Amino acid sequence: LRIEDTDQTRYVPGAEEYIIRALNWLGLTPDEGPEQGGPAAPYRQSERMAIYKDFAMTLVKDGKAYYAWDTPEDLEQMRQRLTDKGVPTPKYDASVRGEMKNSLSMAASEVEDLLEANVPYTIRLKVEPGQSIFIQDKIRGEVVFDSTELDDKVLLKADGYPTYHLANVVDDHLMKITDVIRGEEWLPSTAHHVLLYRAFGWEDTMPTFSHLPLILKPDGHGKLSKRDGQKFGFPVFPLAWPSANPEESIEGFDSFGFEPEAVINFLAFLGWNPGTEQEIFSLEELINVFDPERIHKGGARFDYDKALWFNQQYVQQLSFASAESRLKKYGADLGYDLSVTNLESVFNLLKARVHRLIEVVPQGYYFFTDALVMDEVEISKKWTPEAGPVLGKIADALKSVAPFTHESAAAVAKEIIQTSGIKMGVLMPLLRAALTGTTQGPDVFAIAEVLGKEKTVSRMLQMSKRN
RNA sequence: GGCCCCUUCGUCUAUCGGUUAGGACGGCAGAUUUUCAUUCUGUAAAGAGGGGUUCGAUUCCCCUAGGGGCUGCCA
Repeated sequence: LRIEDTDQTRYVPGAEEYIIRALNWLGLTPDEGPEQGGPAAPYRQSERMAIYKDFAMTLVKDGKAYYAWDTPEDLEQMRQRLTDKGVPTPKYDASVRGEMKNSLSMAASEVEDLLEANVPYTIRLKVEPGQSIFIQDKIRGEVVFDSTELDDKVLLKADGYPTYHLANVVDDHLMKITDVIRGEEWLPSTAHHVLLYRAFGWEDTMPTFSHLPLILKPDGHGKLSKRDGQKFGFPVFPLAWPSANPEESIEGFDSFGFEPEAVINFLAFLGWNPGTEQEIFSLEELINVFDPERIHKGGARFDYDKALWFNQQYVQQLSFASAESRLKKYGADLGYDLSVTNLESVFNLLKARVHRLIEVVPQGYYFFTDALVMDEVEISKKWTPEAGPVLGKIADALKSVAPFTHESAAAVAKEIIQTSGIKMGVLMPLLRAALTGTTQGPDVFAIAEVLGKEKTVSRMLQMSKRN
């Protein structure tokens, strides 16, 4: 299996390392890579330049490809001329290559001179029109292209780098790749690739092709792209890509607090399903049950809500041991000292309430700081002057409760509330607000137990002084 | 525009000629809960349209429409 990323024009330093880290995060550790070596090394495109050039030259020698010296301006003019003539799809093909600056149209001596003078050239595939190219796609069945519709693709660029088409075919052949599995956007190019295998005489050992359905934007318009992360407010990459320039920073599922297993799980279900009603699968189970026959043909829209639901299923399974270090990191990121309270209790109290582990810290912030943010709007809706003294009475009574537990605190407090004449529905929200600043959240006395007697009492007293 | 791929609830999908067209997310309603969330229960919601083939089409074929991809010295 080779995973490609040969984006030369927009090459980002560190991209290679990012891919390795992302795979590791997802639990898919590559056992070979540029650094580890392997039977088909080297792997970096820049280290294989001579290989690509050799194979391109072979094609030229065999008359399957040719040199071209057209400038971008020449190409632009050609396209314009064809458009003006009413040609729907202007392309560099058999019908126009005689009019362009290439080794097929120019005199041999002229070609010699240009080569001699080291004038940069591209090498183009000589596509013979009028042939049918049958592609057997494992997902789509037989797909037919007519070579008349195909252009003379650039194989080797003027800067000496191969285009994807050349590199892909040469590498796959040399590295004995058996299955090409890629996105549907590559389906039209596959016709060129088959032609290349044919030109090299490698058609017998050509890999099989599987073109996967695309992941579409949530609104269904177009394939999901990296910019959509910012646009729709959710990640599209496994790992975040921090940058000095915030505009270039990209969020990742990791920085959004997603579980790697959940990401694998919901990604697997985009364009595929097991045919049963089970939806939660570990990587191991997925490997066992995954059947390529069941891969869809149509694109699937990315649904962030469903992704969150998958993640929630995994968060509920999380043990404190596996969550602890991440919680501490999330806490530190928000400036909280999570050592001041029993983090395990906080985790157990809040995990059923969140979709992502990262939400535990902000949701339970009142466990980590005494600087409560009071929700004055909700509090004033419930507040009555009589509530103050009752809160004070409860606080006083709680001082002598030992051991201080959910049950013991609740028993004492409820006793006082019931004799106070104030409704539960009024006092309970105020009690919760005293402890957390808001009127909603987990069970008041469960919070109290985790908070401890001292903080519970002092926060209640604080609230009781309100008027 | 041309070429290629695709088309079942709003979304992801099951169905491989005969089903009350199933599940999940989301929605709505209810139960539980001192609140919110969780959880549980219930509920609304789909075969793009038109032709064929067939005893019978969501399922097979064709056309139309719609969506997506490609159409670069990007991948």
